[in-house]
Amino acid sequence: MVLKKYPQLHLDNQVCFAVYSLQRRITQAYQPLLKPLGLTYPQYLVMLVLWQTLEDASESSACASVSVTQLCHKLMLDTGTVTPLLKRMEQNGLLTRSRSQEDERMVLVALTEVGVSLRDRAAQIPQQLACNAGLQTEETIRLRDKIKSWLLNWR
Amino acid sequence: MVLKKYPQLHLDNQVCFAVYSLQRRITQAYQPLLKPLGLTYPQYLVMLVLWQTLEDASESSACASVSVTQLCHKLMLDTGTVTPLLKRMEQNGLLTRSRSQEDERMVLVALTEVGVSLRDRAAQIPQQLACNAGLQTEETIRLRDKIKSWLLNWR
DNA sequence: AAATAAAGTATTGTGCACAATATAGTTGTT
DNA sequence: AACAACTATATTGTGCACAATACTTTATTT
Repeated sequence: MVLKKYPQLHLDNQVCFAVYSLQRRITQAYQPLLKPLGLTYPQYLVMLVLWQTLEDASESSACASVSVTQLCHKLMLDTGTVTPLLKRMEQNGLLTRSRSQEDERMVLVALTEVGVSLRDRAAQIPQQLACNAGLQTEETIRLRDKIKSWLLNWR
Repeated sequence: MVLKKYPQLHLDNQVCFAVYSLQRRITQAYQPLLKPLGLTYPQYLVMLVLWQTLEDASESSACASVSVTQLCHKLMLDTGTVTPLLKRMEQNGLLTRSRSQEDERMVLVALTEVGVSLRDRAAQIPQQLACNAGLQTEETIRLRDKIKSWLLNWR
């Protein structure tokens, strides 16, 4: 056995490649679950934000809309990604985009009736996916929190 | 405090979103390190495979080339992604693509001199990234192996 | 009030990622 | 030899992801 000079460059030793592969695997696993709802995976993430906004609004009797910037912040994406994403979703009748009256720089995003009604059909997806992925709840939560703390502690 | 009807749909509770965000954060972190080498992150992954192939070949005195299909398997990507990726890298003088003599269906990918020489400059990148990300070695390995086992145990 | 800075969104261009399809080469069968 | 089945790669089209830039509206400064 010859000594390897660059073990740190081997694919199997990379955390980054593990995360990269897992991310694509997860997206692939969501696809059959989301297709019946007419959603892609990033679009599903947008819906998660909007559904949650709806919950928060019905609690406080506020208007259930989010600005594009707020969406970008929550999803940690930029407008170059989100704007065309929202346009496609608007085309598909899931949401509406309208300029704010108070501040005309802002575009407010709100769910349509169709968009709201999808929530009940989506409610079972997380559990379904965890099941397909062969995940235990405890284990999943630990991994999630590990990743979240990693993200937070990034310099 | 009103009872939330759909806690499983909240963004903060999703493992998938944590992985999704981490993957993009990692890619972003690699960018400044890879830019001096003229590589994107997926291109860097291709280089990892080719550099490793080189090590294996110099050990066995075999020819250091990999077919497109082999590359696709190792990276878990499909040809629609890899083919144009390799074309760009060929354009940039990192590698060559040539039809195999024995089996003309196969396209063999091999590093150029330039491609080989980049390895020394890349050798420090993994450690550099781990440092930037504020990661401990032990912790990183545990997370990596956790993710890898998750990928393997997927139904 | 005019000039300047800042905030919010959109656009353009490049590079993945993948489904679906096509095409050329190889192997196996009859 | 002919032909079906299979393998390896490429192509097309759609949808992200993001850097860089531009544009509009609001806020701030002078």
